[in-house]
Amino acid sequence: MNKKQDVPKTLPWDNPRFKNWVAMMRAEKAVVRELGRALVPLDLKVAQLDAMINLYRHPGQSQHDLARRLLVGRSNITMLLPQLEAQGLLRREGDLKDKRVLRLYLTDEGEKRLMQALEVYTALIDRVMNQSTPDECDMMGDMMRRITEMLKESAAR
Amino acid sequence: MNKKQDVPKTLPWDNPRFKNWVAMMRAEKAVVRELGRALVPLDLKVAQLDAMINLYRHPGQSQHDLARRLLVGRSNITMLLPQLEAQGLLRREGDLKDKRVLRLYLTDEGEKRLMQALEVYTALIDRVMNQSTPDECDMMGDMMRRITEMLKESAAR
DNA sequence: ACAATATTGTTCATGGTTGAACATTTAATG
DNA sequence: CATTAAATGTTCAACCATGAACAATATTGT
Repeated sequence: MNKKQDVPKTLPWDNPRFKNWVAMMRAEKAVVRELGRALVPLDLKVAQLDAMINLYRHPGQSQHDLARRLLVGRSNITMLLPQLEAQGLLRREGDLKDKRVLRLYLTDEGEKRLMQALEVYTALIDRVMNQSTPDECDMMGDMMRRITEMLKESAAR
Repeated sequence: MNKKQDVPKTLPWDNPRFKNWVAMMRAEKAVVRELGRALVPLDLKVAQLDAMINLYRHPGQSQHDLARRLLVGRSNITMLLPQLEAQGLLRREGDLKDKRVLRLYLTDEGEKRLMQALEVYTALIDRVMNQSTPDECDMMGDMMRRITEMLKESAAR
């Protein structure tokens, strides 16, 4: 009769794991929003910056590689790149050995803009991470890497 | 002459804070993706589940309240709720004292579906958080709450 | 060499998210 | 009270993201 008996198990928000996870999603969303606002003056979207960061670190990668690294579909990349190309931040070159693939490179202008954006980005991250000690921050990072690794394996795509 | 001199400061990916943050964004994205897949059989989207969780915990709240809690715009809520209403999971009642506001309640059917979805959700979170000790998990949660608090104040929104 | 299969990037239809403009209603100010 | 300002929810157009189907090219198996 008592309605509470329908849910005898502890509700998720009594579970610390759940609460902590929700806290993380909230924080992540808030920071991304803030980053988006901070990037407006540079005429860059968050997704574009993500792509540029990857392009800087892995020059000459294919669109397929980039999609995998960003955890998005290939079509997403196809739609995203023309925006960067139109701004002269990106260069696409057909691979010589495999005519299917396009290799991606930042232009000099692209690297310049990226550096400006990274200053904004790191300033925000520093501000955010200043709320914790370096040790805490490292531990959190390790946690997250373990999670990503675990899901990558279990999904096995 | 040396090009490296153009970027004498350490690059962000040499900064542990930055690396750890990126790891967190990756993990968050991966888990949300996984959750989305797991919710398909229940005919629920992640955003819908988020809303229902809030509705369960704060029955009778207005759409404006819900938007603020979910960190989305009011129009988002307007578009989201009819889907839940059509499935009979949600009830909207006009406030008696303030004719502008609509108060939101889950139906019994809505609570039932929510409980099913929460089992899926908590199973995933448990699996994910099993990668870490409870202490680490709590510490991460505290970190995240501090971050959210900090950004809320700085935004003054 | 040939057929079958896989991979890469694109297109397109669908659905999600956003912010600005708006109508209605309430609160604040004179 | 009258006027102005603010709050709530809706609409709409623009933009993003997604996955399925597709064309072109590579790879594999026989």
